[in-house]
Amino acid sequence: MDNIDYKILGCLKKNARLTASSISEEINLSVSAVIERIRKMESSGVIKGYTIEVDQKKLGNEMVAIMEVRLKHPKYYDEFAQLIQTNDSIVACFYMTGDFDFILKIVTDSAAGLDEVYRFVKGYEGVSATETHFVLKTLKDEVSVIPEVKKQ
Amino acid sequence: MDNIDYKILGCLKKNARLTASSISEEINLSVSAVIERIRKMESSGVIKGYTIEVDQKKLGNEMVAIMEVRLKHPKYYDEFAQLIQTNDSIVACFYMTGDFDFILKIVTDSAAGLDEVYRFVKGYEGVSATETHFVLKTLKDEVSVIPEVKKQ
DNA sequence: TCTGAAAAGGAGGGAGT
DNA sequence: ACTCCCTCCTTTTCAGA
Repeated sequence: MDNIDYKILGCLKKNARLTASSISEEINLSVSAVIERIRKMESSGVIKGYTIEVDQKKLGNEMVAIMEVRLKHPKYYDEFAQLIQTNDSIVACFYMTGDFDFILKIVTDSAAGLDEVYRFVKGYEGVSATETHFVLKTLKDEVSVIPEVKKQ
Repeated sequence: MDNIDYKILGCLKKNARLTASSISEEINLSVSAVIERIRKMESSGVIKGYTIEVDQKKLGNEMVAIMEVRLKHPKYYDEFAQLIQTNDSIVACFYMTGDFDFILKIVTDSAAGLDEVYRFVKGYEGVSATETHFVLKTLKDEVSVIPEVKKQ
């Protein structure tokens, strides 16, 4: 991983469908070398995958909420972690220090949809408390952080 | 937007670099039609962009934290929203209901890096209180929610 | 809105430095 | 590890249904 790799990652972060040839122009490297470096970052796992960013509102998913969750006991952790994976409306989940144990990001199409997720989480026996916040506005929501390219 | 569009979005969510020809095989549609539908979703803004998912640990960004922020007064909102955009370590920021006004996700390479962001946020005059939580594990972190394809 | 064909352009492998 | 070249595959455009 050198500066050239970071430049490539920076290009792909902006647009993952960029052709290798346009990246090669931007960073002054041959097309084959660009492809070779991308393949290496893919196989080493630095690049985990490529995905789309969609406009959730245009897909009808306008309701976003943050839910904090506390478990009764750490023994429920593994089961809760698995449970989370089975609900598509729960798009993010972090296990963290503090009063609560988890923070969840929930995206649904309506208050009814949110209620469903709310019952889904509160219905699990290991949950002792939750606190839900409505997201009024998403100011930033980036996927990846690419280290800054150092000047040579 | 019909079921075919959702299927295409589903394919691209899994791998945004899929070729139109492989999508066309998967959903039984001609290559041209697939490309046409993708172009329409791009220009209508349903697809906002394509990006990579990277392994933050392999890039040295191992420290993830959640910071809750309260402002002294709503008048600081706009300025705070702008401030957030200027810091690359702040990767997400939601304005929400509840005791705090904002929740931030911070990704850095070290405790020192986190401290820098902490000072950056607390140093802003409009901030009245913060609470920081260390993320011990990321259980889920998806970018997009694609509505389920209904059976015909 | 779809298909299918033809033209243009990119991907990826191999030889050489 | 990079470059150049060559072949194959993909994209893109256009005519027609």
